Amino acid sequence: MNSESCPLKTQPACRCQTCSSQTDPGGFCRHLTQCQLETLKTRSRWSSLLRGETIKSEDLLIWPIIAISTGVLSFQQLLEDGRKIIAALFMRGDIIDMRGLANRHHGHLIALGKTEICRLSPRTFEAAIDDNIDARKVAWSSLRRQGNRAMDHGADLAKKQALEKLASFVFECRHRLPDSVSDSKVHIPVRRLDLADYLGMQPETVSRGFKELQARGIIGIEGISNIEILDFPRLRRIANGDKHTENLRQTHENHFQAATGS
Amino acid sequence: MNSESCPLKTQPACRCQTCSSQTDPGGFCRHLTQCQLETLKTRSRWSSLLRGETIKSEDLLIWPIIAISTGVLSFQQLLEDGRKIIAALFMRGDIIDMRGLANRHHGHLIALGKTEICRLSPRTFEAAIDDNIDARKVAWSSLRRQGNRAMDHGADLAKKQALEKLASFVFECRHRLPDSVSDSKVHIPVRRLDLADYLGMQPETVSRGFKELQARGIIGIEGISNIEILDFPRLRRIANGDKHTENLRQTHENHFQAATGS
DNA sequence: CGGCAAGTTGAGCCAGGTCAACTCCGGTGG
DNA sequence: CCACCGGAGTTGACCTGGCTCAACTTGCCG
Repeated sequence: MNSESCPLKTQPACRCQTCSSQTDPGGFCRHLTQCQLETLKTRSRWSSLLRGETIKSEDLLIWPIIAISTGVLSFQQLLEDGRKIIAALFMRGDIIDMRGLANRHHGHLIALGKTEICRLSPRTFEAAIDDNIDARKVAWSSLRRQGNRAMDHGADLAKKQALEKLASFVFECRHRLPDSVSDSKVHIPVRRLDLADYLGMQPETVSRGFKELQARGIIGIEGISNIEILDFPRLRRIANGDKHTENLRQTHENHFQAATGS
Repeated sequence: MNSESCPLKTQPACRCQTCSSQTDPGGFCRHLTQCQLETLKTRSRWSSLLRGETIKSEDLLIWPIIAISTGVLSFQQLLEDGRKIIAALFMRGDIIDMRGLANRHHGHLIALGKTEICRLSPRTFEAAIDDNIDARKVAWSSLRRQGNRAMDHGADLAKKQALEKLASFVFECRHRLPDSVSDSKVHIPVRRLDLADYLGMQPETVSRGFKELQARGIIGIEGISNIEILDFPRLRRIANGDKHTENLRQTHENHFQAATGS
C-alpha cells in the first residue's frame, strides 16, 4: 500500500460542523454539552486518510480513541505467511476504543478509501463519559454494536458458503449505510479485494458470487460499487442459509429437489 | 437437547460468597460497595443450568444482564436448514449484556455444560455503573474484551485452516481459563461437537486435527477434555498461520520445502 | 495513450465436508 | 454387578466447493 510510513497530517478538530459524529442523530459529539464539546474540540485531532494508509501503533498509543466521520477503516491482521485478514470494518459513526490493543500483535487500522477521522483526546473522552450519561450510553451502545456485529460476522464466516456470505454482506452494508435515495440500492464501500479478505474468501470467488446472484436475477450490478436488490426475499433467504428453497446451484437443481422431495 | 422448555429454577442471589464475580480479582461484584452489593444481591437471581438448557427469550427480556460464575455459555444461531453456529463462548467472569438482542433472531444462549449464572437486575446494574467508576471500568473492559475476542475469533474463522484454528483455540482456552496446576496443561471446556460448531468445522475434522497435532508431538491428549502443550513455539507458529516453517503436512513436506527454497 | 492494479474468466486440484460404519463411555435398570 | 442403550467421538472412503494459478479484460491515473 502507499505511503504507510508518512506521518499523519493532523490539525485540531475544527471540522465539527460537518462531522457525522455531530450531525447524525446517534452521533457521539451531538450528545455532549457545549462546554464538553469545546474542550474535546481543542484537544482532539482531525485527520484525513487515503486508501492504504495505516494508523501507526505509536499514534494509537497516544490517540487510542477514534471517531469515524466518513469512509471505511479496516482492522486487519497479517498472518506470518502473508495471508491478510480484515477482522472488522469501521464506518461512519463508529467509535473505536483501541486502548490496550495498540502495541500488541492484534492488528492494524488501515483505511480502505478516503476516510476522515477524529482522534479524540482519551482523557477528555473519559471525562465526558464520566460526566454525561447520554454520551456514556451512546459510547456504550456503539461498543456493544461493534461486539454484536463481530459475532454476527463470525457466524457468517463459520459455516456459511460463498453466496450466503455475500448476501449477508449486502444486508450489512444496507443496514450500516442506508441509502437516502432508494431503499433497494446498496453502496458497497470496499473493493473486491478487501471484501474477499473481510469475508474470508478469494477475490475470484467474490466475483463469481456476485455474477451468480446477478444471473439468478436477485441483484443488479451497477458499476463496481453499487448494487440493487431485485428480489429481496430470496436474498434474505440466501443470507439466512436456507438451502432447501433457495441456495442451490442451477446445475444441481434436480438433484437437490429430489432430495427435498423425500 | 434436554428440558429446553422447563422453566429456570431460580433463587435470590445468595451465592455471592462463592461466586467468581465476587472472588476473582477482576470480578465485577468485587468492585461494588457493600451497599451496592446488598441491593444487587436481593434484586438478582442465581440459576444453575445443565448442558443443553437455553435461556429463554422472555427471560432475557426481563433479565438481559448475565454474569457467569462458572461453566460455559454459548451464543448460538441456527440456520434455516439446520446448520448450527456457535458465535461466541462466554466463560467465568464474563458479563453479558443482551439488552436489545433478546427478541431478535440473533441467537440463543445455551449452556454447554453445568453452568452457574447470576442474572443481574438491569436497573440496579445500571445504577451501579452510573455511581461506581471502578465497576463501570470493569464492565466496560469486559464488554471490550468480548468484542476483541469476537474479532480475533472472526480472524481465525476467515482464513485459517483446520490445524491453525485448533491451535488458536488451545491458546484461547489457556488464556481464558488459566490452569492453576501447570502452565502447559489446558482444559478444553467444551465437547468436540460444540467445538466444531464454534470453529466452523466438522466434528470429524476436529478429531483428525487433534490427532495430527498429537502425531507431530506438539500436544499430548489426556482424556477427552485435557491436553498438554508439548511444543509451545511450534503450536504458536501454527496458530499464527506460519505455513512456511510449520504448518505443512508430512506428506507434502518435500513439495513445500522446495517452494520455500526458491 | 501507455502503464499498472483491480477485476474477471477458465481449468484443475485439494482441504475439508459428507456419509457410513465402528468404538467408546457414562448412565440406567433388571 | 452386568447387559443394554444412546449419544459422543473416531476412522475410512469418497466427493465437491472454493482455492490456486494463469491468462485475459477493464478501469483509473498521469
